[in-house]
Amino acid sequence: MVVHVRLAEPEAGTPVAEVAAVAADGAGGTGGSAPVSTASSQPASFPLVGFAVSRAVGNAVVRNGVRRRLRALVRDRLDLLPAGSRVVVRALPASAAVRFSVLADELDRALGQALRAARRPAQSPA
RNA sequence: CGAGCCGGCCGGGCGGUCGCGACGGGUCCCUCCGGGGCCCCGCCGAGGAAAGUCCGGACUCCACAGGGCAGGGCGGUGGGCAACACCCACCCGGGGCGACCCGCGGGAAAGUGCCACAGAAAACAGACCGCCGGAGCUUCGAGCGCCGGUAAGGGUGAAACGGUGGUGUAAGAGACCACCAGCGUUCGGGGUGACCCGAGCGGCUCGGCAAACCCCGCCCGGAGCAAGGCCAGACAGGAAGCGCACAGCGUCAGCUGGGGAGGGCGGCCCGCCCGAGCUUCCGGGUAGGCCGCACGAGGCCGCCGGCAACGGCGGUCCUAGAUGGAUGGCCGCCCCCGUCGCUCCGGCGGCGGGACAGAAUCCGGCUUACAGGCCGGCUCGUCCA
Repeated sequence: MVVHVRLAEPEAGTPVAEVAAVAADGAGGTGGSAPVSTASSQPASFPLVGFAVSRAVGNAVVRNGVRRRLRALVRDRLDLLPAGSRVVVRALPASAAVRFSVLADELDRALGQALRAARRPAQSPA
């Protein structure tokens, strides 16, 4: 899992463009089966979270299940996200077979990494 | 009891708890009075295939002078249906002792084309072996080559120009005869019909593939809910090319005629119609809301008609509507299956597993995927009465 986070960014585009932009530019963190990216902020006082589950993960039933489990997990962690930040959670194929508790651990790890990376001053990526 | 055939149905259940979406109601707050937000209560919330998107429709917009040529689909008969490539019944052909199953079921004596391999020969047939006759040569039994006859026998093949018996003959041959099969045809009978049954006559027999082209009959406008409609909001234009800007009348609005880039008749051509704008490039703006959108060829129950598909009448029910795309997480009990351990052989306990698969405008079908299970009808065999 990979998580992308973006903390301060001037303008929002379409939802689809937004997800693509955050995943491309946001600070990342990985946790096993799902990366997380964060980017950020907007006049909005709430965080925005998007999910990317590709067809490599499985058929429609499997993809729906993965996205719903990830959404349930992220919903419980909304307090951790700075207001106005934007997050993309990208599920890797292994997510489909992982138990819910393991998925939670991986999300915590990836989200933590991504948030730390995003809070560092925007320097050249080491 | 054992084998087997056909049809229908289900496709985890109950409960708790934290969440998500729709609808109804309520408190409070905001409001540009249309509504919106928060919380609480009630209630509903994926499938038999929601799938593949292969057919048929509903619905929406566009088109709807005419003619011609293309193109696509279907194909026994009768019925069902809104319609179909679907369903039912029947017919024909093939398979099975049988229940039943199978057939992409028009035309091959309109035409063209193709028929691999094997085989001598594969479609106006064809002599490889064999059989028979003739004259000749040779070591007389017999053999050898030559000329001719022959499709009865061998062998090849998915298929070899009817089968059996006889007459006949040098050997043979529908050459001729009888019966049978098949083809054509006449009459009688049955059926709405495909077709079936019976009797007679004819010439003696004429292969297969149309899912090869083709011919015949019937049907078919195009696009699709990102259809289509309404509302709100934003913006900035520029360049090039083609075309109009003609004539007459006029009360100066227009009318008539000609010309006219481009457009429409959604495959093309003729033809017809519209016509003052059209095309390309650069630059700029938007990524919202509402309707369509869930009461329908609708589900269930009963009665009636029909062999059935289905139809008629009556009663009853309202049952998902997301759009940044709602159904998720955890726990307990029960039900199946596998495995391991213990066993007082009754069981008990631990662990693991329970398929295929997710609505997107809606119906009717087809096809494909699928753990496990339930119900009904029927056939054959064996045993007992």
